[in-house]
Amino acid sequence: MADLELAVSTVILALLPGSCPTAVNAASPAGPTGERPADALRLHLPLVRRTREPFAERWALPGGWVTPDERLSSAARRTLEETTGLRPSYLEQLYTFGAPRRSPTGRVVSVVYTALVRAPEAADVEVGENVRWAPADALAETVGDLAFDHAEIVDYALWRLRTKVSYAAIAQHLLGELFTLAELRHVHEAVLGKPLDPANFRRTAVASGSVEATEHVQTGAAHRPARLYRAVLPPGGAAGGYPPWQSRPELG
Amino acid sequence: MADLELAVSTVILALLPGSCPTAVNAASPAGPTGERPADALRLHLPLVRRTREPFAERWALPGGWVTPDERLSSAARRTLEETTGLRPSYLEQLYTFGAPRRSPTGRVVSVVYTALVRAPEAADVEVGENVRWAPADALAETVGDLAFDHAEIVDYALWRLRTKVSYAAIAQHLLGELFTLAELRHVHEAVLGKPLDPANFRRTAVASGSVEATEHVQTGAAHRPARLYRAVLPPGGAAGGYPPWQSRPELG
DNA sequence: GCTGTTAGTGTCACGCCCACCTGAAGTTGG
DNA sequence: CCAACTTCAGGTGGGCGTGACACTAACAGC
Repeated sequence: MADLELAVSTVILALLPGSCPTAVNAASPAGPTGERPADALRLHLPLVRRTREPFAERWALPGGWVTPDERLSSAARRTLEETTGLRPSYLEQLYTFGAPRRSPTGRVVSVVYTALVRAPEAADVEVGENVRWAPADALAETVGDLAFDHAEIVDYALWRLRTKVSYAAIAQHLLGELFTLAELRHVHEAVLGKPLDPANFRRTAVASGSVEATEHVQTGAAHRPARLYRAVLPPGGAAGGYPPWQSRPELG
Repeated sequence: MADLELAVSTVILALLPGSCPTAVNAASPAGPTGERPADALRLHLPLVRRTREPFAERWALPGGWVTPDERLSSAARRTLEETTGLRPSYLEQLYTFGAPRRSPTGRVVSVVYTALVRAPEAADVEVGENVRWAPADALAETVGDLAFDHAEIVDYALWRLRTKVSYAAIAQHLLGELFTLAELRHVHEAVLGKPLDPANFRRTAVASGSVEATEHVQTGAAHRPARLYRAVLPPGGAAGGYPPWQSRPELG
């Protein structure tokens, strides 16, 4: 039990246009028919530049050590805000990585969380010298090799998000309180990496009961105004792909 | 980081008839039409009686401490065999529980694994004074309150197994190498708690590609002999509900 | 007012899953 | 040896969800 340290790390994702951290509304959304424009919405995640060995100067997931009196999810929230200033709208435990040689300096077991953050909130965070938004699907090209096994962790988090977004209503946490169905569809398209049929997406989204229409409509666009929708929480209990005690998926 | 200890626990399940640990073949299987006979197959899990405080004399999940040089999954296997003598045919990380007051003696973070074991092997293990098989769906009635938060953990493991057995081919790990489709269906019925149509189960099981027919047939039964099937491993990669690096789901 | 663009609705076809039915192939009991 | 029984194995029709696509609605810009 000696020489064993417990850390938390977080893969936190936001939907940002292209490659620069500006608001989501500034982006021209991807055309529904196919190829992705240069300014399409893409999943981004903040990385932190390491200042100390091991892996000094390399980019890593935000994280830190667990203190004795806080929950694991609280440690994830705290270290995330300390290193990036972000407060997630969704937080879920992903996996615990504990291979003996993950870190060259000793045994480190990392409880990894996946988090989502709304895009405008993400854009408000100033990107300093040591924090950087990187597109999730091209990490190696933009920031090189990540520290530790963090590239593997990101791959797993993206795989889980892709599989989960098709059966659980979590994509809404990447948007604001009110959103159009087109925006929600763009989120799914960015996560899944393929275009979706607007009519069919509308049907399944409404029929699933995960969103409800509001009185408001979106104005100012050069087309028929879109109705704004609101996320509807699972009605207490095991809805939404969680066990009863995890309807808010952050226990433990 | 001081005063924080890392443990592993395992929810290991086997399919035993009724309430006594005898071989699976000795059981008269549940009728396909509805109500469960007294000797139907039920999910059981081994519990270990605690000999020390806290929770002395109470029943708990098998587990132990992580040593500095072993993987988390290895620690789960090792502590499971040390306390129960069982070697699982399937092992998968379930969740990491780390609430500050889980243990009254200090902060303990437990990486919990779910495991499956074949029934005849389970029956071979002698049940001593301090190990006991208990039916998974009636723990409170048979062994009373479990130690720590282990009842909650078992509930979560069962919920995950139920949801996962419908899309991943894992029920086979509760049977031997060769099995009839009726036996595999009985496993699904025991996990899901409801009867399944034999004809439809056959079609979906064969069509999914998770089992393949062999030349052998089962003899000795008072009816037409059933063909024996073999589990077919997912063909390398992301089949079976796992990410690429987790096609054998025990990394970390 | 015309046009372009996107929101939203309706319709049809295909495929999957489920309930049910029919025949086949063994064993048991007289 | 023969009848009865039980389960395997395969087939069929209907319901439902999803994908593809056509059509109408509403607003901005010129």
